[in-house]
Amino acid sequence: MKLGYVKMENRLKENPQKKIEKIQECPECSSEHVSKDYHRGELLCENCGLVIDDQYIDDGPEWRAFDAKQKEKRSRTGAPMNYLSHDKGLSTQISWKNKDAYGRTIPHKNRGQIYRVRKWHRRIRVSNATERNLATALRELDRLSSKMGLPRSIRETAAMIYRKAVEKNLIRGRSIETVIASSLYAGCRKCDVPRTLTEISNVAQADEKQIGRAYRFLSRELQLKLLPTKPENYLKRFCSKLDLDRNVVNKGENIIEQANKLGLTSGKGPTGIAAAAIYISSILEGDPRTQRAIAEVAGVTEVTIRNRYKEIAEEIGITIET
DNA sequence: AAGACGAAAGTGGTTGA
DNA sequence: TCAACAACTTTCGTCTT
Repeated sequence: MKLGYVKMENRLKENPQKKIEKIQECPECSSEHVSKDYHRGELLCENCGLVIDDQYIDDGPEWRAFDAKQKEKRSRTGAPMNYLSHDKGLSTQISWKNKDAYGRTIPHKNRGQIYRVRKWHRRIRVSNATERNLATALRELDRLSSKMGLPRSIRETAAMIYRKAVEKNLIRGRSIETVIASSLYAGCRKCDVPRTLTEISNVAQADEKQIGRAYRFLSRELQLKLLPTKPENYLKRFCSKLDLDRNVVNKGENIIEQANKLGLTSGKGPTGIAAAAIYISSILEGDPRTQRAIAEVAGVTEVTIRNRYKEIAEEIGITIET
């Protein structure tokens, strides 16, 4: 597992993702008119025309609105475009019943015609290899995410990433299961609700190593620009799995924040940090959990928890007397 | 007996020559 | 391509409650 944890300073130096996230002004002319051109997938300066980033992933709606009135007009009713369905949820459904739109039975002399329409409709819907690929992939995505209880928004994000991968022909030589699992992993991270690779590989039809490899490949090729996961994002989930209450979460967040300030978290595995914070705070809040139990839900070893919590406790100046 | 502790060796990936 | 390396794991014997 482990995608490797790089010191943040290095990561930012070599790939200044943060800068791109936050960018407000053009590095060339310092104009503040930087906008996202969704149509071409570019981040560009409207003043001097500099393309700041040409790999911008479109996370907005598929239409543009220039004022509130237009927005209202363009936000159409009906189902939105939906990345979870291989045809984006916009396809026509033809019922198998021999009834017309008014519920009347279709006369026999037209039956043959209807059958032919249905047949072609079916063929067109899943027309080429790409569409068929998407169809199976999205079924698998659905299976994974419902097994893991992930919300719809994450499924959509994952589906969008997968779609991009298909479009760029990145699936060749990799199994659908592996790529869909890694898209899901990426989607979770993008939505700030990270799952570990281990958690995903437990329900996926692919092993952890391959998912990790596929993920690295995707994030490089699609320029996903995902920051290393933050321990805070794991905290709540682990705490609830351990049946710990709100104060422990708060305390844990507090501990992580302090550790961050002291530079203790850089280059360390986020799950380990989260686990250590939980260990400390559960003791401080008088509802201790064993290292063993925490290690289990966090997917790290007790040894790691020990190492982390020692470092943190020492630096923060917390002494744990048992 | 359960939990915590820590030393030592092993693992898989990154980095830099 | 390869060795050095950091983080983390596995394993195991010891100490503490």
